[in-house]
Amino acid sequence: MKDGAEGAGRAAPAGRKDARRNKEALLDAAAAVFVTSGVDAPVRDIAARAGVGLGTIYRHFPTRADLIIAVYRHQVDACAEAGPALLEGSPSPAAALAQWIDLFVDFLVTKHGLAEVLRSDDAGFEVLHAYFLDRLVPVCTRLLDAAVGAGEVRSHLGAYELMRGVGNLCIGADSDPRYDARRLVAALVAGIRTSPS
Amino acid sequence: MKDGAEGAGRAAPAGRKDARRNKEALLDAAAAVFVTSGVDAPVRDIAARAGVGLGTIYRHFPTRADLIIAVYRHQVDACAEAGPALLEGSPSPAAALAQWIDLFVDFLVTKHGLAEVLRSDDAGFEVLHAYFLDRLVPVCTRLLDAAVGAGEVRSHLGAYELMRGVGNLCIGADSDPRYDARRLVAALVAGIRTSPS
DNA sequence: TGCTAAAGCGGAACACTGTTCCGTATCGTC
DNA sequence: GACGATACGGAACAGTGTTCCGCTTTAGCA
Repeated sequence: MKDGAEGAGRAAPAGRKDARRNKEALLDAAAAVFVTSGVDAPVRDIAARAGVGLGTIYRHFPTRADLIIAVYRHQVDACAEAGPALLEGSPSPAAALAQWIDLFVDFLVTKHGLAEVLRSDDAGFEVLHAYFLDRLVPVCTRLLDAAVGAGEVRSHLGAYELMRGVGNLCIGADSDPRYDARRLVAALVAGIRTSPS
Repeated sequence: MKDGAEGAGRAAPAGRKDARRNKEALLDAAAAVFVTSGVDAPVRDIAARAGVGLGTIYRHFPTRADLIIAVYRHQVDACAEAGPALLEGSPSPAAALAQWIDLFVDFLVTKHGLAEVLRSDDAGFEVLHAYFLDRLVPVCTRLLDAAVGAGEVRSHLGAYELMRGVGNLCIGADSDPRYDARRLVAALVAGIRTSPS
Protein backbone atom coordinates (compact mmCIF):
# COMPACT_ATOMS: atom_id res chain seq x y z
CA MET A 1 0.00 0.00 0.00
CA LYS A 2 2.77 2.36 0.89
CA ASP A 3 5.27 1.53 -1.82
CA GLY A 4 3.93 2.27 -5.25
CA ALA A 5 5.02 0.25 -8.27
CA GLU A 6 8.40 1.21 -9.63
CA GLY A 7 9.77 0.68 -13.10
CA ALA A 8 13.43 0.06 -12.40
CA GLY A 9 14.49 -1.67 -9.17
CA ARG A 10 12.42 -3.80 -6.86
CA ALA A 11 11.70 -1.37 -4.02
CA ALA A 12 10.76 2.26 -3.90
CA PRO A 13 14.03 4.14 -4.54
CA ALA A 14 13.31 7.10 -2.35
CA GLY A 15 16.15 9.38 -1.33
CA ARG A 16 19.66 9.58 -2.65
CA LYS A 17 21.43 6.80 -4.43
CA ASP A 18 24.37 6.61 -2.03
CA ALA A 19 21.96 6.48 0.86
CA ARG A 20 20.27 3.46 -0.64
CA ARG A 21 23.61 1.83 -1.30
CA ASN A 22 24.67 2.34 2.29
CA LYS A 23 21.43 0.95 3.62
CA GLU A 24 21.93 -2.11 1.48
CA ALA A 25 25.53 -2.51 2.64
CA LEU A 26 24.37 -2.14 6.22
CA LEU A 27 21.79 -4.88 5.83
CA ASP A 28 24.36 -7.21 4.27
CA ALA A 29 26.93 -6.42 6.93
CA ALA A 30 24.43 -6.88 9.72
CA ALA A 31 23.31 -10.23 8.38
CA ALA A 32 26.92 -11.39 8.17
CA VAL A 33 27.85 -10.12 11.62
CA PHE A 34 24.70 -11.58 13.17
CA VAL A 35 25.74 -14.98 11.90
CA THR A 36 29.24 -14.84 13.34
CA SER A 37 28.78 -12.76 16.48
CA GLY A 38 25.09 -13.02 17.25
CA VAL A 39 22.32 -10.45 17.10
CA ASP A 40 23.79 -8.49 19.96
CA ALA A 41 27.05 -7.75 18.22
CA PRO A 42 28.39 -4.24 18.86
CA VAL A 43 26.93 -1.61 16.57
CA ARG A 44 30.43 -0.47 15.75
CA ASP A 45 31.28 -3.86 14.32
CA ILE A 46 28.39 -3.69 11.92
CA ALA A 47 29.20 -0.15 10.90
CA ALA A 48 32.85 -1.06 10.37
CA ARG A 49 31.98 -4.11 8.32
CA ALA A 50 29.68 -2.05 6.14
CA GLY A 51 32.36 0.61 5.84
CA VAL A 52 30.16 3.38 7.18
CA GLY A 53 30.19 5.64 10.20
CA LEU A 54 28.06 5.35 13.30
CA GLY A 55 25.89 8.26 12.28
CA THR A 56 24.90 6.44 9.13
CA ILE A 57 23.75 3.31 10.85
CA TYR A 58 21.62 5.29 13.27
CA ARG A 59 20.10 7.33 10.49
CA HIS A 60 18.90 4.29 8.61
CA PHE A 61 17.99 2.25 11.65
CA PRO A 62 17.14 4.47 14.61
CA THR A 63 17.38 1.54 16.95
CA ARG A 64 19.09 -1.80 16.81
CA ALA A 65 15.71 -3.46 16.81
CA ASP A 66 14.87 -1.79 13.50
CA LEU A 67 17.98 -3.29 11.99
CA ILE A 68 17.17 -6.75 13.29
CA ILE A 69 13.66 -6.50 11.97
CA ALA A 70 14.91 -5.40 8.56
CA VAL A 71 17.35 -8.28 8.39
CA TYR A 72 14.85 -10.97 9.36
CA ARG A 73 11.63 -9.52 7.98
CA HIS A 74 11.57 -11.89 5.02
CA GLN A 75 11.94 -14.96 7.17
CA VAL A 76 9.35 -13.85 9.68
CA ASP A 77 6.95 -13.17 6.86
CA ALA A 78 7.65 -16.57 5.36
CA CYS A 79 6.91 -18.18 8.69
CA ALA A 80 3.68 -16.26 9.01
CA GLU A 81 2.60 -17.24 5.54
CA ALA A 82 3.37 -20.89 6.11
CA GLY A 83 0.71 -21.10 8.82
CA PRO A 84 -2.44 -21.12 6.69
CA ALA A 85 -0.78 -23.37 4.11
CA LEU A 86 0.08 -25.90 6.78
CA LEU A 87 -3.43 -25.78 8.13
CA GLU A 88 -4.90 -26.54 4.71
CA GLY A 89 -2.43 -29.23 3.86
CA SER A 90 -2.90 -31.19 7.03
CA PRO A 91 -5.90 -33.27 8.09
CA SER A 92 -5.09 -32.66 11.75
CA PRO A 93 -5.02 -29.06 12.99
CA ALA A 94 -2.87 -30.11 15.93
CA ALA A 95 -0.30 -31.58 13.57
CA ALA A 96 -0.34 -28.37 11.56
CA LEU A 97 0.20 -26.39 14.74
CA ALA A 98 3.09 -28.61 15.74
CA GLN A 99 4.69 -28.28 12.32
CA TRP A 100 4.31 -24.55 12.34
CA ILE A 101 5.88 -24.30 15.76
CA ASP A 102 8.76 -26.40 14.48
CA LEU A 103 9.24 -23.83 11.76
CA PHE A 104 9.32 -21.06 14.31
CA VAL A 105 11.73 -22.93 16.54
CA ASP A 106 14.06 -23.65 13.64
CA PHE A 107 14.07 -19.99 12.80
CA LEU A 108 14.86 -18.89 16.34
CA VAL A 109 17.42 -21.55 17.12
CA THR A 110 19.51 -20.81 14.05
CA LYS A 111 19.76 -17.11 14.89
CA HIS A 112 22.41 -16.62 17.54
CA GLY A 113 20.81 -14.73 20.38
CA LEU A 114 17.61 -13.75 18.64
CA ALA A 115 15.42 -15.45 21.22
CA GLU A 116 17.29 -13.70 24.01
CA VAL A 117 16.88 -10.28 22.53
CA LEU A 118 13.29 -11.00 21.63
CA ARG A 119 12.73 -11.50 25.29
CA SER A 120 14.89 -8.65 26.49
CA ASP A 121 13.07 -5.99 28.42
CA ASP A 122 15.61 -3.35 27.52
CA ALA A 123 13.85 -0.29 26.27
CA GLY A 124 14.06 -0.09 22.49
CA PHE A 125 13.25 -3.70 21.85
CA GLU A 126 9.51 -3.36 22.28
CA VAL A 127 9.35 -2.57 18.61
CA LEU A 128 11.05 -5.89 17.80
CA HIS A 129 8.84 -7.74 20.22
CA ALA A 130 5.83 -6.01 18.75
CA TYR A 131 6.78 -6.85 15.19
CA PHE A 132 7.13 -10.56 15.88
CA LEU A 133 3.93 -10.58 17.85
CA ASP A 134 1.90 -8.63 15.32
CA ARG A 135 3.06 -10.90 12.57
CA LEU A 136 2.93 -14.28 14.23
CA VAL A 137 0.35 -14.25 16.99
CA PRO A 138 -2.59 -13.99 14.58
CA VAL A 139 -1.28 -16.98 12.66
CA CYS A 140 -0.77 -18.94 15.84
CA THR A 141 -4.21 -17.97 17.04
CA ARG A 142 -5.78 -19.39 13.92
CA LEU A 143 -3.89 -22.66 14.18
CA LEU A 144 -4.60 -22.93 17.87
CA ASP A 145 -8.27 -22.21 17.45
CA ALA A 146 -8.53 -24.85 14.76
CA ALA A 147 -6.85 -27.41 16.98
CA VAL A 148 -9.04 -26.52 19.93
CA GLY A 149 -12.09 -26.63 17.68
CA ALA A 150 -11.12 -30.12 16.55
CA GLY A 151 -10.87 -31.15 20.16
CA GLU A 152 -7.20 -31.96 19.81
CA VAL A 153 -5.85 -29.28 22.10
CA ARG A 154 -6.98 -27.90 25.42
CA SER A 155 -7.76 -24.21 25.50
CA HIS A 156 -5.76 -23.35 28.59
CA LEU A 157 -3.30 -21.15 26.83
CA GLY A 158 -3.65 -18.20 24.54
CA ALA A 159 -1.60 -17.92 21.37
CA TYR A 160 0.44 -15.14 22.90
CA GLU A 161 1.43 -17.21 25.88
CA LEU A 162 2.21 -20.20 23.73
CA MET A 163 4.49 -18.21 21.47
CA ARG A 164 6.21 -16.55 24.40
CA GLY A 165 6.74 -19.92 25.97
CA VAL A 166 8.18 -21.40 22.81
CA GLY A 167 10.39 -18.37 22.34
CA ASN A 168 11.64 -18.63 25.89
CA LEU A 169 12.43 -22.30 25.50
CA CYS A 170 14.65 -21.41 22.55
CA ILE A 171 16.83 -19.13 24.63
CA GLY A 172 20.36 -20.40 24.85
CA ALA A 173 19.58 -23.32 22.58
CA ASP A 174 22.76 -22.76 20.68
CA SER A 175 25.88 -22.64 22.86
CA ASP A 176 24.75 -25.55 25.01
CA PRO A 177 24.86 -29.04 23.53
CA ARG A 178 23.14 -30.46 26.60
CA TYR A 179 20.06 -28.40 25.95
CA ASP A 180 17.80 -29.35 23.09
CA ALA A 181 15.13 -26.70 22.69
CA ARG A 182 13.20 -28.79 20.20
CA ARG A 183 12.70 -31.53 22.73
CA LEU A 184 11.43 -29.10 25.33
CA VAL A 185 9.10 -27.45 22.87
CA ALA A 186 7.82 -30.86 21.84
CA ALA A 187 7.06 -31.61 25.49
CA LEU A 188 5.28 -28.29 25.88
CA VAL A 189 3.18 -28.92 22.81
CA ALA A 190 2.41 -32.42 24.03
CA GLY A 191 1.30 -30.86 27.30
CA ILE A 192 -1.47 -28.84 25.71
CA ARG A 193 -2.92 -31.74 23.74
CA THR A 194 -6.03 -33.45 24.93
CA SER A 195 -4.64 -36.95 24.52
CA PRO A 196 -1.09 -38.20 24.81
CA SER A 197 0.40 -38.64 21.37
CA MET B 1 34.82 -28.76 57.27
CA LYS B 2 36.39 -25.40 56.75
CA ASP B 3 34.56 -23.35 59.33
CA GLY B 4 35.14 -24.65 62.79
CA ALA B 5 32.59 -24.20 65.58
CA GLU B 6 32.52 -20.75 67.07
CA GLY B 7 31.34 -19.71 70.50
CA ALA B 8 29.88 -16.32 69.82
CA GLY B 9 28.18 -15.56 66.51
CA ARG B 10 26.72 -17.98 64.04
CA ALA B 11 29.34 -17.97 61.29
CA ALA B 12 33.11 -18.07 61.35
CA PRO B 13 34.21 -14.52 62.14
CA ALA B 14 37.35 -14.54 60.09
CA GLY B 15 39.08 -11.30 59.25
CA ARG B 16 38.52 -7.85 60.64
CA LYS B 17 35.37 -6.72 62.34
CA ASP B 18 34.70 -3.79 60.01
CA ALA B 19 35.14 -6.10 57.06
CA ARG B 20 32.48 -8.41 58.39
CA ARG B 21 30.18 -5.47 59.05
CA ASN B 22 30.61 -4.24 55.51
CA LYS B 23 29.95 -7.62 54.03
CA GLU B 24 26.77 -7.83 56.05
CA ALA B 25 25.71 -4.35 54.98
CA LEU B 26 26.43 -5.28 51.38
CA LEU B 27 24.25 -8.36 51.56
CA ASP B 28 21.39 -6.39 53.09
CA ALA B 29 21.74 -3.60 50.56
CA ALA B 30 21.92 -6.04 47.67
CA ALA B 31 18.81 -7.87 48.82
CA ALA B 32 16.93 -4.59 49.07
CA VAL B 33 18.11 -3.28 45.72
CA PHE B 34 17.39 -6.59 44.01
CA VAL B 35 13.79 -6.32 45.15
CA THR B 36 13.28 -2.83 43.84
CA SER B 37 15.51 -2.73 40.78
CA GLY B 38 16.05 -6.36 39.88
CA VAL B 39 19.12 -8.54 40.07
CA ASP B 40 20.83 -6.60 37.33
CA ALA B 41 20.84 -3.33 39.21
CA PRO B 42 24.02 -1.29 38.77
CA VAL B 43 26.81 -2.26 41.14
CA ARG B 44 27.17 1.37 42.13
CA ASP B 45 23.62 1.45 43.43
CA ILE B 46 24.30 -1.43 45.75
CA ALA B 47 27.56 0.04 46.96
CA ALA B 48 25.91 3.41 47.55
CA ARG B 49 23.03 1.85 49.45
CA ALA B 50 25.44 -0.07 51.63
CA GLY B 51 27.48 3.08 52.13
CA VAL B 52 30.68 1.52 50.86
CA GLY B 53 33.00 2.13 47.94
CA LEU B 54 33.26 0.11 44.78
CA GLY B 55 36.49 -1.49 45.83
CA THR B 56 34.81 -2.95 48.87
CA ILE B 57 32.04 -4.61 46.97
CA TYR B 58 34.49 -6.22 44.57
CA ARG B 59 36.72 -7.45 47.33
CA HIS B 60 33.93 -9.25 49.10
CA PHE B 61 32.22 -10.44 45.95
CA PRO B 62 34.69 -10.73 43.09
CA THR B 63 31.89 -10.97 40.60
CA ARG B 64 28.26 -9.97 40.65
CA ALA B 65 27.32 -13.60 40.47
CA ASP B 66 28.98 -14.22 43.81
CA LEU B 67 26.84 -11.53 45.35
CA ILE B 68 23.67 -12.97 43.88
CA ILE B 69 24.59 -16.41 45.11
CA ALA B 70 25.29 -15.10 48.59
CA VAL B 71 21.96 -13.30 48.71
CA TYR B 72 19.89 -16.26 47.57
CA ARG B 73 21.91 -19.16 48.90
CA HIS B 74 19.51 -19.82 51.76
CA GLN B 75 16.51 -19.99 49.48
CA VAL B 76 18.23 -22.21 46.96
CA ASP B 77 19.29 -24.53 49.73
CA ALA B 78 15.77 -24.59 51.11
CA CYS B 79 14.46 -25.53 47.70
CA ALA B 80 17.02 -28.28 47.35
CA GLU B 81 16.17 -29.68 50.76
CA ALA B 82 12.46 -29.64 50.07
CA GLY B 83 12.91 -32.18 47.29
CA PRO B 84 13.47 -35.35 49.30
CA ALA B 85 10.84 -34.29 51.82
CA LEU B 86 8.29 -33.86 49.09
CA LEU B 87 9.15 -37.23 47.66
CA GLU B 88 8.62 -38.95 50.96
CA GLY B 89 5.45 -37.11 51.79
CA SER B 90 3.72 -37.86 48.54
CA PRO B 91 2.35 -41.19 47.30
CA SER B 92 2.87 -40.12 43.71
CA PRO B 93 6.43 -39.27 42.61
CA ALA B 94 5.05 -37.27 39.70
CA ALA B 95 3.01 -35.15 42.08
CA ALA B 96 6.09 -34.60 44.21
CA LEU B 97 8.02 -33.54 41.13
CA ALA B 98 5.28 -31.13 40.13
CA GLN B 99 5.17 -29.63 43.60
CA TRP B 100 8.90 -29.25 43.72
CA ILE B 101 8.92 -27.52 40.37
CA ASP B 102 6.23 -25.18 41.65
CA LEU B 103 8.56 -24.28 44.48
CA PHE B 104 11.33 -23.55 42.06
CA VAL B 105 9.08 -21.49 39.83
CA ASP B 106 7.79 -19.48 42.75
CA PHE B 107 11.32 -18.74 43.76
CA LEU B 108 12.37 -17.60 40.29
CA VAL B 109 9.28 -15.62 39.47
CA THR B 110 9.47 -13.53 42.61
CA LYS B 111 13.05 -12.49 41.92
CA HIS B 112 13.07 -9.70 39.39
CA GLY B 113 15.35 -10.79 36.58
CA LEU B 114 16.91 -13.81 38.25
CA ALA B 115 15.77 -16.18 35.55
CA GLU B 116 17.19 -13.89 32.89
CA VAL B 117 20.57 -13.64 34.50
CA LEU B 118 20.58 -17.33 35.26
CA ARG B 119 20.33 -17.85 31.55
CA SER B 120 22.75 -15.12 30.56
CA ASP B 121 25.79 -16.28 28.69
CA ASP B 122 27.80 -13.30 29.77
CA ALA B 123 31.11 -14.42 31.12
CA GLY B 124 31.12 -14.33 34.90
CA PHE B 125 27.73 -15.87 35.35
CA GLU B 126 28.84 -19.44 34.80
CA VAL B 127 29.53 -19.58 38.51
CA LEU B 128 25.93 -18.62 39.23
CA HIS B 129 24.65 -21.07 36.66
CA ALA B 130 26.90 -23.73 38.11
CA TYR B 131 25.75 -23.11 41.66
CA PHE B 132 22.10 -23.48 40.83
CA LEU B 133 22.81 -26.56 38.77
CA ASP B 134 25.04 -28.24 41.31
CA ARG B 135 22.50 -27.68 44.00
CA LEU B 136 19.27 -28.42 42.21
CA VAL B 137 19.93 -30.83 39.37
CA PRO B 138 20.70 -33.75 41.69
CA VAL B 139 17.45 -33.14 43.53
CA CYS B 140 15.54 -32.93 40.29
CA THR B 141 17.23 -36.06 39.03
CA ARG B 142 16.07 -37.99 42.03
CA LEU B 143 12.48 -36.81 41.71
CA LEU B 144 12.48 -37.41 37.99
CA ASP B 145 13.95 -40.89 38.33
CA ALA B 146 11.33 -41.78 40.91
CA ALA B 147 8.55 -40.57 38.65
CA VAL B 148 9.97 -42.43 35.66
CA GLY B 149 10.41 -45.51 37.81
CA ALA B 150 6.77 -45.34 38.82
CA GLY B 151 5.82 -45.16 35.17
CA GLU B 152 4.26 -41.75 35.62
CA VAL B 153 6.67 -39.80 33.49
CA ARG B 154 8.37 -40.50 30.20
CA SER B 155 12.13 -40.51 30.22
CA HIS B 156 12.65 -38.25 27.23
CA LEU B 157 14.23 -35.45 29.16
CA GLY B 158 17.12 -35.27 31.54
CA ALA B 159 16.86 -33.32 34.78
CA TYR B 160 19.22 -30.70 33.43
CA GLU B 161 17.08 -30.06 30.40
CA LEU B 162 13.94 -29.98 32.46
CA MET B 163 15.33 -27.42 34.85
CA ARG B 164 16.69 -25.30 32.07
CA GLY B 165 13.33 -25.42 30.37
CA VAL B 166 11.50 -24.44 33.51
CA GLY B 167 13.99 -21.66 34.17
CA ASN B 168 13.59 -20.35 30.66
CA LEU B 169 9.83 -20.35 30.93
CA CYS B 170 10.15 -18.10 33.97
CA ILE B 171 11.99 -15.42 32.05
CA GLY B 172 10.03 -12.22 31.87
CA ALA B 173 7.26 -13.66 34.03
CA ASP B 174 7.10 -10.50 36.04
CA SER B 175 6.65 -7.36 33.97
CA ASP B 176 4.10 -8.96 31.67
CA PRO B 177 0.63 -9.64 33.00
CA ARG B 178 -0.32 -11.49 29.82
CA TYR B 179 2.31 -14.11 30.48
CA ASP B 180 1.76 -16.63 33.23
CA ALA B 181 4.89 -18.71 33.65
CA ARG B 182 3.17 -21.12 36.01
CA ARG B 183 0.67 -22.07 33.36
CA LEU B 184 3.39 -22.73 30.81
CA VAL B 185 5.40 -24.78 33.26
CA ALA B 186 2.31 -26.76 34.11
CA ALA B 187 1.84 -27.51 30.42
CA LEU B 188 5.46 -28.56 30.10
CA VAL B 189 5.18 -30.86 33.08
CA ALA B 190 1.97 -32.29 31.69
CA GLY B 191 3.82 -32.92 28.45
CA ILE B 192 6.31 -35.28 30.03
CA ARG B 193 3.72 -37.37 31.85
CA THR B 194 2.75 -40.74 30.50
CA SER B 195 -0.97 -40.12 30.83
CA PRO B 196 -2.93 -36.88 30.67
CA SER B 197 -3.69 -35.71 34.16
C1' DT C 1 29.45 22.78 -17.48
C1' DG C 2 29.34 25.11 -12.98
C1' DC C 3 26.54 26.41 -8.76
C1' DT C 4 23.90 25.67 -4.80
C1' DA C 5 20.71 23.90 -1.37
C1' DA C 6 19.49 19.84 0.53
C1' DA C 7 20.58 15.32 1.95
C1' DG C 8 23.65 12.43 3.94
C1' DC C 9 28.01 11.08 6.18
C1' DG C 10 31.68 10.26 9.70
C1' DG C 11 33.29 10.01 13.98
C1' DA C 12 34.22 12.72 18.17
C1' DA C 13 31.86 13.14 22.36
C1' DC C 14 28.60 11.81 25.93
C1' DA C 15 26.27 8.74 29.24
C1' DC C 16 26.21 4.64 31.55
C1' DT C 17 27.81 0.21 32.42
C1' DG C 18 31.37 -3.31 34.89
C1' DT C 19 36.06 -3.74 36.67
C1' DT C 20 40.79 -2.68 38.24
C1' DC C 21 44.17 -0.40 40.95
C1' DC C 22 46.58 1.94 44.43
C1' DG C 23 47.22 5.68 47.94
C1' DT C 24 45.15 6.15 52.34
C1' DA C 25 42.70 4.95 56.56
C1' DT C 26 41.62 1.64 59.97
C1' DC C 27 42.18 -2.32 62.95
C1' DG C 28 44.36 -5.38 66.09
C1' DT C 29 48.50 -6.39 68.29
C1' DC C 30 52.78 -5.66 70.81
C1' DG D 1 51.54 4.56 71.47
C1' DA D 2 53.64 2.43 67.41
C1' DC D 3 53.46 -0.65 63.68
C1' DG D 4 52.29 -4.03 60.10
C1' DA D 5 48.61 -6.14 57.92
C1' DT D 6 44.16 -5.61 56.31
C1' DA D 7 40.57 -3.26 54.13
C1' DC D 8 38.58 0.93 52.18
C1' DG D 9 37.27 4.49 48.73
C1' DG D 10 36.85 6.24 44.55
C1' DA D 11 39.49 7.78 40.49
C1' DA D 12 40.54 5.74 36.25
C1' DC D 13 39.98 2.43 32.50
C1' DA D 14 37.45 -0.24 29.05
C1' DG D 15 33.40 -1.45 26.39
C1' DT D 16 28.80 -0.54 25.43
C1' DG D 17 24.72 2.38 22.98
C1' DT D 18 23.44 6.95 21.32
C1' DT D 19 23.61 11.90 20.00
C1' DC D 20 25.29 15.74 17.60
C1' DC D 21 27.26 18.73 14.30
C1' DG D 22 30.79 20.29 10.83
C1' DC D 23 31.97 18.59 6.40
C1' DT D 24 31.11 16.04 1.99
C1' DT D 25 28.42 14.37 -1.66
C1' DT D 26 24.56 14.41 -4.51
C1' DA D 27 21.23 16.01 -7.78
C1' DG D 28 18.62 19.49 -9.81
C1' DC D 29 18.99 23.81 -12.39
C1' DA D 30 20.76 27.64 -15.05
